[in-house]
Amino acid sequence: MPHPADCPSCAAPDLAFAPHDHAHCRSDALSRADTVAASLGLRLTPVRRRTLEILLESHRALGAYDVLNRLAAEGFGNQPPVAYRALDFLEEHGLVHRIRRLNAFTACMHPGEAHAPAFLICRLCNAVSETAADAVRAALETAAAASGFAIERSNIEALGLCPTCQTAA
Amino acid sequence: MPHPADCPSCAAPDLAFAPHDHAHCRSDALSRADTVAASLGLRLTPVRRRTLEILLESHRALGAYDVLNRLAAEGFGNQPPVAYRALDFLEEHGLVHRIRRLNAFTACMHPGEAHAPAFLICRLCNAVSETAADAVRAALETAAAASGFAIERSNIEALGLCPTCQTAA
DNA sequence: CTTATGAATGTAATAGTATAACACGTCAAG
DNA sequence: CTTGACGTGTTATACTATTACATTCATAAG
Repeated sequence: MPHPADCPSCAAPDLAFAPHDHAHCRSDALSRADTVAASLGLRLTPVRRRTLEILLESHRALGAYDVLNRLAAEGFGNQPPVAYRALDFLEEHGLVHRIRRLNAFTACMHPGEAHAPAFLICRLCNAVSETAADAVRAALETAAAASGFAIERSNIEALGLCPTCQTAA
Repeated sequence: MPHPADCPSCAAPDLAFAPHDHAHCRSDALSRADTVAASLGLRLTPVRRRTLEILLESHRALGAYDVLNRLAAEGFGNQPPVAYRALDFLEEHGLVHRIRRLNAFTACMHPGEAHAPAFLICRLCNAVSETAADAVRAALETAAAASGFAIERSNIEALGLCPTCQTAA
């Protein structure tokens, strides 16, 4: 186990907006991802794993081409499908989330845990926080059910100011 | 007034998924838009108004280039900014909504009314329903407030199957 | 009426995002 | 050994969006 379950760095409701031991945070998410991959029999190949690591470097969303440039610089292929395939694979298995508002991708902070994330995107510092949104999801489910619509996937994103940037402004 | 407030065609919780008198539905939305534009002092120029009309033709989302082709065929400019400018203007004033999941735009069904829409997108028939989501919005606000995040704009979209397509499948 | 001003439109060029199609290599099942 | 599924690499292209600049139009000030 990489670190205690009650790790104070990771207890913040929205990790991305609070100062924390990010090396910890990152290695923890990565090891959880490894666990998930192992238990699902996924092949976390070098490109895929590296892609995830790149996204885990910060609580921001990276465009596919940002990821691609990084991968290419490290000796992987340098054509768009290289990045898109890795990102699509990771997203499909819940290790990465797509932020549609930004045409970008961010690493999942809670791989393996059943979760219904919503994303809070700071328009100043570009931090993206994956926040618990079970209540939001439930409300959406209720609204959909009212008209007989069956939800398969959904995305909930909010743009605004994180606590730090509110203070700064 | 284009039609009674209790118009049965328009009473369905999710209009887009129910058979209805669409000519009615469309002209009503358009006249509401006119009212909104007048009261806000907006200039609903020919390109803008026509753009809105095009989007009102169906409960589906159209890409900017779909709109552009239609506009160009009718004698307006045929370069991307023509469509994007009209769409951006309409979105800014709440007459059109952007569906990020589809990189597309759909006419607002409730212009002028304060509303917090969520969108239900059928992946088979491509219908897009703008559904009331005040509860969803409230839950999201609560989640954001927990970490001190101030929401400015948000988008809530769900992909799945509409009632009709569920039955068909 | 004329002119200054800002908004709206048109156009060209370009930037940014994403996918299709095919070739090649690996590896495990038969 | 061969087959077939999967993963990767590459080329080419499609789709989405913006920047920059020229022009026209409506409006209001002079």
